Amino acid sequence: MIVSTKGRYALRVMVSLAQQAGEEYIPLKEIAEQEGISQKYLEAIMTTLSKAGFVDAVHGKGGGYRLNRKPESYTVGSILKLTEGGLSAVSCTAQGAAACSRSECCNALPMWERLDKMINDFFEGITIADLLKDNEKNI
Amino acid sequence: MIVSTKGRYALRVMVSLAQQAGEEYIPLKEIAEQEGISQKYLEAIMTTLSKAGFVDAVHGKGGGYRLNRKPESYTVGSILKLTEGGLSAVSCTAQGAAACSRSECCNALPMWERLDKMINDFFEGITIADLLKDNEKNI
DNA sequence: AATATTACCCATGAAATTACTAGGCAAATC
DNA sequence: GATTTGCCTAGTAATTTCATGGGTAATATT
Repeated sequence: MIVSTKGRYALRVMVSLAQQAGEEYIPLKEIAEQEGISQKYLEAIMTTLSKAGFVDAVHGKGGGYRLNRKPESYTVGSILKLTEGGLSAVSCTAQGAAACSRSECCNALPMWERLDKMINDFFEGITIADLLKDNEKNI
Repeated sequence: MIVSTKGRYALRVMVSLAQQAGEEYIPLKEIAEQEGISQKYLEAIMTTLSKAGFVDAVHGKGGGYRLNRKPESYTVGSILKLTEGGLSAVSCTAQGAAACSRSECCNALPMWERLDKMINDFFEGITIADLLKDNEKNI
């Protein structure tokens, strides 16, 4: 499994924020209820998105989260890479992984690298705006 | 991580068997030593490959495993699907997974399905013979 | 100033998965 | 019948996933 709930929840929240985009901040509690996701679990995910500058966060009453860019400027790849900590299909090519002792002569390594590139290109070619409208691109 | 050691070891064994292809059976012990893989762990993987008819297995002295088809007739996809039990990138599309309650209206589902198809096509387009020779296809 | 509302931080834990390990049984050969 | 091989079942340590719980910090309302 390349993409866990962390990344999927992050995508859902971003889509949800895009749907109700405006000047207002949406509190986490509301998003969690709408989406049926554990509020506490979402907190950690939102903090990640906030720290990375993907969303604006404001404390106190009337506060919450909102997008600070246009939906079409968020690629699915950027969100998944942030929340999942990478998108490698095998540990051999995962960032931070210990270099495999066989990497010099591994028959399969070029295949894994091609796969990673393909997956990366796939996700970088889709934006939150694309997810918003279920257009031909997604079908 | 889509592909765990199970699938990667399986590929390595198949490549190894292809390299020393002939009438002789290669005992598991030899393969494990050559590849530096735990013998006991490999046993389970080989039994899976054997039961599925991917390799011939013979007991007793002079026994072991050998391929029963040409290397180019084994796709990487078929081996990985067998040993990993599927190749889905998300649990939403994994076989045997409980149907997601949002599948009817999920904005992302078509994306996951396209991804799965892309990954499947990728792996079905590569064979053990391709891995054997490090040709342009892998670079 | 007090209170309510929100985001943020840190620690803990249950469940599942991964990667093995142990030990014995079954089949084939010598 | 002894040895060599594959096959079967169970257990286990480490890691990851998916949360939960309890507090602190910042903002707004009264």
